[in-house]
Amino acid sequence: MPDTLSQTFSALADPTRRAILARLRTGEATVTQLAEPFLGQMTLPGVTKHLKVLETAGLVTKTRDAQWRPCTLNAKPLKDAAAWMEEYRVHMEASLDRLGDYLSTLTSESATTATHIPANADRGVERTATNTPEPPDADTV
Amino acid sequence: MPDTLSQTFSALADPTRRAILARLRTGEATVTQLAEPFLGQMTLPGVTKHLKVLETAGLVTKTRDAQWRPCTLNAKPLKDAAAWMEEYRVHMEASLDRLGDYLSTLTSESATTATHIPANADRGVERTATNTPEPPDADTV
DNA sequence: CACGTACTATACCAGCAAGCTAATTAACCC
DNA sequence: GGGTTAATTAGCTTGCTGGTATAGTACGTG
Repeated sequence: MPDTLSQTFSALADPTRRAILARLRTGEATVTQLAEPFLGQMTLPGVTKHLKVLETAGLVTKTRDAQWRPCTLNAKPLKDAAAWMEEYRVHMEASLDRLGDYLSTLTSESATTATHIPANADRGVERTATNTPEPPDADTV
Repeated sequence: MPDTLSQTFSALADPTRRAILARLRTGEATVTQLAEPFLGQMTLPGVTKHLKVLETAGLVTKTRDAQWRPCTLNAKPLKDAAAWMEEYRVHMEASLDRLGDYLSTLTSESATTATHIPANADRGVERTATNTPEPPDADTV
């Protein structure tokens, strides 16, 4: 997966890894220090693996100091992910919860009296012939 | 995985799914309409699967209208993910790029002359005995 | 050198994710 | 009812993920 955004989100899609990042937010830490809260439920190699994922995702930089590997947080990928999310800012504010959606649906339906019938007008074969199936560039999405 | 945050990030960790969300940003669309840009590289059942992932993650709501399934964007999970990221706001601004880190390292080292030696002082056995390995609650991380 | 500590590498396993083809359901139109 | 379109389901392969156990490497200290 050469897609950095996918790598970032994939790395964040694990509670253990997010906990490691949260710990790293308070400052530099070695592998065993990072592993310590999980050692009841996970072995050390397991944590090392998670760290590897975070490292290849660019979220953690592992330096070396004698036999210790101090890890630091690198939030640059997080920044990129946040920038991607920024595009959805309007939609986040729009969908507060289900109630807001329900109310807006009610008002729009009472205004146009059966909104969904004209909405179906542009579906069908004629639309599929308008543009060629050119796949979008995934990295810019 | 009952962890909603993990579900959200996992759903976002795929360029196809992100493209579907981007398309949905411009308004409601049916499954075939959503699938159309990918049909050169993916079959329809594949897109349906991706939609299922987005749906169970709560990012997409699929209603039914005759034989069509109009899909709409629901940005609530995105909002939660953004709220999680907000905790790293300071670190995002701190790590602009490698150059900024390098410069700050230089200045701090010239001020204290070998910063990493006192940093090693609290490593070792005595630290592992301070607190019991109580695992952190994953959902709040 | 020997020993404990810190971490990594290797090998292995279960389970899931992503993709396909082919078949099936569901709805509309003639 | 028969045909067409929309979408899902089922079954299968492939490959990655998350975890383990067991070693192995590297380093400081007695």
